[in-house]
Amino acid sequence: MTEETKTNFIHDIIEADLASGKRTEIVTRFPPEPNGYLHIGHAKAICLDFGTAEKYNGRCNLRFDDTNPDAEDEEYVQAIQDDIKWLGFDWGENRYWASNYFEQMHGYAVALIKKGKAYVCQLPQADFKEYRGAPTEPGKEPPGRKHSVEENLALFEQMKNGTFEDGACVLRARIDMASPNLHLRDPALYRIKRAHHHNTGDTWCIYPMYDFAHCIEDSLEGVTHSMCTLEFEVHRPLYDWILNELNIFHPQQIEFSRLNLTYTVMSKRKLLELVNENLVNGWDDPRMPTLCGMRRRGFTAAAIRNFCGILGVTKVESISEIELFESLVRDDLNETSFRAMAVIDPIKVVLENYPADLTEEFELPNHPKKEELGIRTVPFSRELWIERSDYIDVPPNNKFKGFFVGREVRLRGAYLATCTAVEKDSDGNVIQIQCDLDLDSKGGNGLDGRKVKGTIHWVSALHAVDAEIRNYDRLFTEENPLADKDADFKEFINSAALEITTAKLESGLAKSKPSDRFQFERIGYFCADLDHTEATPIFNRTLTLRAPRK
RNA sequence: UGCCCGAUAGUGUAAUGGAAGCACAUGUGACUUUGACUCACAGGGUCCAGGUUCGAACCCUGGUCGGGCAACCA
Repeated sequence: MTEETKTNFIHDIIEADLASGKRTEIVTRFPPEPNGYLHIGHAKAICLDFGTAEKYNGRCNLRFDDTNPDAEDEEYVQAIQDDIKWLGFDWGENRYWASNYFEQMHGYAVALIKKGKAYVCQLPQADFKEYRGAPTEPGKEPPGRKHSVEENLALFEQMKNGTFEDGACVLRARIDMASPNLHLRDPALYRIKRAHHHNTGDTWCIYPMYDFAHCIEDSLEGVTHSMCTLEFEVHRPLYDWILNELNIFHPQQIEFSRLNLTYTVMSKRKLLELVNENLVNGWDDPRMPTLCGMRRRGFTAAAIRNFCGILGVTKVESISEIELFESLVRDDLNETSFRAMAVIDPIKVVLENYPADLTEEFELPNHPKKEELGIRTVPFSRELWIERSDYIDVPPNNKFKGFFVGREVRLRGAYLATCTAVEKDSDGNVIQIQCDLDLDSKGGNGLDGRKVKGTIHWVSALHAVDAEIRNYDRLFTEENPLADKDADFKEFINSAALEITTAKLESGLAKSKPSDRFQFERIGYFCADLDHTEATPIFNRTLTLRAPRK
């Protein structure tokens, strides 16, 4: 499949910067906080950050933004790296940690203090709220603003040395308590937090805030274009202020809108709720929009990348339809998946004129249009399983492809068969049907070359393998589960998003390896689950085929 | 009653002062040893009101609607 490489407003900026000579090389970064799993929203940022670097022959750093030891944990680091690699991006040698810059950040904080641009504020958090004022009214100057440079230097040193309790004071930028932008009303730069850091251990008891840390990280790494989501737009003046005061390399922050998708939620907190309340089976539950969940579901990295490319990058807040993504997944899977036959709701067919002790082996193509993908061998015998829905007493219209008494149907890749009788139980349920095979029609249309309307799939009952099938569907019943502010989004969980059933599989399928993908013909795309084994086959339904039969 | 951002078919985007395109979705039809794939056709759009201009989706002014911002989170 072709990956979209269309331009966007950020690339326009980059090209202007290259043309004007403002930049000669392009450096970006993907800066996850290691406090959770990546989801498809992050994939948009990853594709933008790494994709932009690739497009302009630049570099994209993977940087773990580990400035808050309360939230972060090493356990997420590996998962994040795995997901990025799975998506198909490579940071090479360029893996960094915000915590590696703690020493330099501290030095920059001292430099700001010496310039009179930062001070230690001993106001309790609640009190500062009052000083900050409201959007419509200016704040007032905190007492700490009156400290001399020497006092601030001494106080900050004490903060660093652990003289104060957690929360006793913070280092603040001295900007403008009357600014219409609340983020410029003397924002906190450093807080005291006695927490064990996964990387720096107990070296520090003060940690930089995002606003102070992020721009410095970008600057130290020579990032030229620092892309982030829209909610940081109002932080940009602070980003620029810090860099200007420090007079160090000045990356450009550019904001774009997040990816939202219908029928799911994207917030880390809400996904965590689903996991904690056992509404899904962990972060890699195939119903989750996490990259590990989507991978387990059978979605492909190529489809995700293509999706992000086609969606484009803008500042418009939007919710994209999942249908577009599903369409791209089908495009990819249609091209790459081996075909197989599986019967999910079986009824038995007895071929009256076929020998009971005979097994034939048919060679069927793995892909109808790609000979190079080879063939597979499928056993055929007197008793078959077909879908219950492929028999009907009276056809509703002339589009029905299956059996009714007297109807001739093609058994995919095998013979033409005519239904001769049906057996039902006392409740009228079909138990099995009888058919006569046209033994001269093997693999074709019969000796007279007649056309047959329907082709259905089947599995030899003698050789069938039983498997567990996990049919996945959309996580929520509402396009936007968050739209109703008065309702808990969890009320809209789709109870049918996971339906476990069994199936009769073509025998070769048992030997699949976890994450092998197939198209079960006429049903959908499936992949072997992580827990799949030859002894206990488990397949996840990635998606149905388009326009499933009604 | 503050500041910032945004608004193009149902959805996501393109057009960067010169013919409003594309994709998905929807509908109809063709083809088919998968009701898939593929192919053809169709419907449907510039938030509103002014202004500048030979010409405005694009520039200006004023509205309307939507989103964000008052963590010692990121």
